[in-house]
Amino acid sequence: MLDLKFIRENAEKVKQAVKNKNEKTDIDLILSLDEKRRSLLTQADDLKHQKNVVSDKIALMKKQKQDAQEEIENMRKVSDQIDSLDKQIKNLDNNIDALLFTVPNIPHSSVPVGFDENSNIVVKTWGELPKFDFEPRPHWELGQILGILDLPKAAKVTGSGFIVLIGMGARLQRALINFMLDLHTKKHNYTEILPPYLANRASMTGTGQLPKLAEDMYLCEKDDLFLIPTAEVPVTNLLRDETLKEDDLPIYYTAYTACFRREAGTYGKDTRGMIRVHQFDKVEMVKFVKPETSYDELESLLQNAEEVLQLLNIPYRVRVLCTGDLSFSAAKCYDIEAWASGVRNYLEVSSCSNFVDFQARRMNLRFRPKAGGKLQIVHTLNGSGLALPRTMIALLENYQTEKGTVIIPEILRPYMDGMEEIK
RNA sequence: GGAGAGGUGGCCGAGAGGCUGAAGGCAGCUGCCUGCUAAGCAGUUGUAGGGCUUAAAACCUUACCCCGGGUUCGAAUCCCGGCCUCUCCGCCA
Repeated sequence: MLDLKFIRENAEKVKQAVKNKNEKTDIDLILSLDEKRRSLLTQADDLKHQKNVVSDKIALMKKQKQDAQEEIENMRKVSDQIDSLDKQIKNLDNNIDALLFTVPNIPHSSVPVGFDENSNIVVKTWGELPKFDFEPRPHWELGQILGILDLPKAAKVTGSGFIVLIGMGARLQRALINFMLDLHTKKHNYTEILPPYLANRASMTGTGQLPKLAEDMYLCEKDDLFLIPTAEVPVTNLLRDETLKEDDLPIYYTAYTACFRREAGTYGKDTRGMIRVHQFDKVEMVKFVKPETSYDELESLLQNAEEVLQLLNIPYRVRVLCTGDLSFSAAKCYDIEAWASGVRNYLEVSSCSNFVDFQARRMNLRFRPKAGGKLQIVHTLNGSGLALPRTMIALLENYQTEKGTVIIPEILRPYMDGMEEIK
């Protein structure tokens, strides 16, 4: 969330950001509630001061065996007044907090202004689109031919929107996971994390999934725990409510987890195959950095993710999201989209975002500057590195042969006992 | 799931209704002293909100001894609920 003081002092800038992000929230209402709150707070603080002074006096009088009955009577009234003011203030606090959760992060000045995804800008394309002298098949056909992907069985076990990988399909995905984790830990210096797949409300609120995206998550009501929609939630929240030393930063974490999304409201979109599913695997990268470095860190995060596709030799493009397509918490975001020859489309396999101080403020994650002075808020970033199903789709469809077999990219062969082809 | 014990500042650790933002120690910072180091002496040391200020610092003030309620003129301290940690028992991959 944004700092209330910042909103107070930059109201116009915030209103513009709300508009550019197609969000709706009443900044003026927040400001008027805030003003009311501060005036009540001053009154309450004055009374509390009086209470503290007189309480000391009563203690002294009692000690000297004097009668303090009059003071006690008076203080009873003052306490009642304080109670009433505190209740009003708390009420305002709750209202203000609820409203603050509806104020989006402010886009960085380099982010193009635009209404929806049509205004996203392609900033890079990499690789040659593969050419086929036959009609390339979509992955669900390849999966069926090879017996490595079974959607009907997944539907039987759980329901639509789930997948089951079998044999070399499962093995290929495991190879990809290991390859990605090895790349990020060994070459890019991320620390590997294996976090819980369930997270509590405080964590969900910390990274911003709550309150806005509650409908898109699976909730275990009995224990009030959510299935994580991304490793970002448990991994970022590892440091919630902590005060780091400046020398601790930057911190790089990478994690493989399953991710669970209800995808409410997306029925009918990308329903075939495994383009959009309720449970998928993902390798995630999370960074905690000093404020002045966060935009450089975003670029290197993007490169770390791109390198996965480069090593797999899968063509892709990178788009910078415009203000209207940018998520609520992000200040800037790049999408990486891998080309998939069978479905003839670019598929989003990664989103690399800089949240600047937006998440960390919510999470109360700060660091102590070496030079002294006030505690500063850490900047957080994350990006997929990468989402597995769509990477699998691109791999299967781009590396297919006319017979319906799939060549295994060289970089993965060591993870597959040297196997060269799935047939 | 049952029975106990406990959660206090950067750390250790006292306090058991008012004199406690919190003793004492350690660590840190600042002086003094010393050829250097160590020791010693003195002082100092949290976070957040509000006020004042162009802004910051200073200053004033409020809150914070796991979290949320309650009792009381007054709560770290008493009562209730929750969370977490530890020990023992049961169950279990």
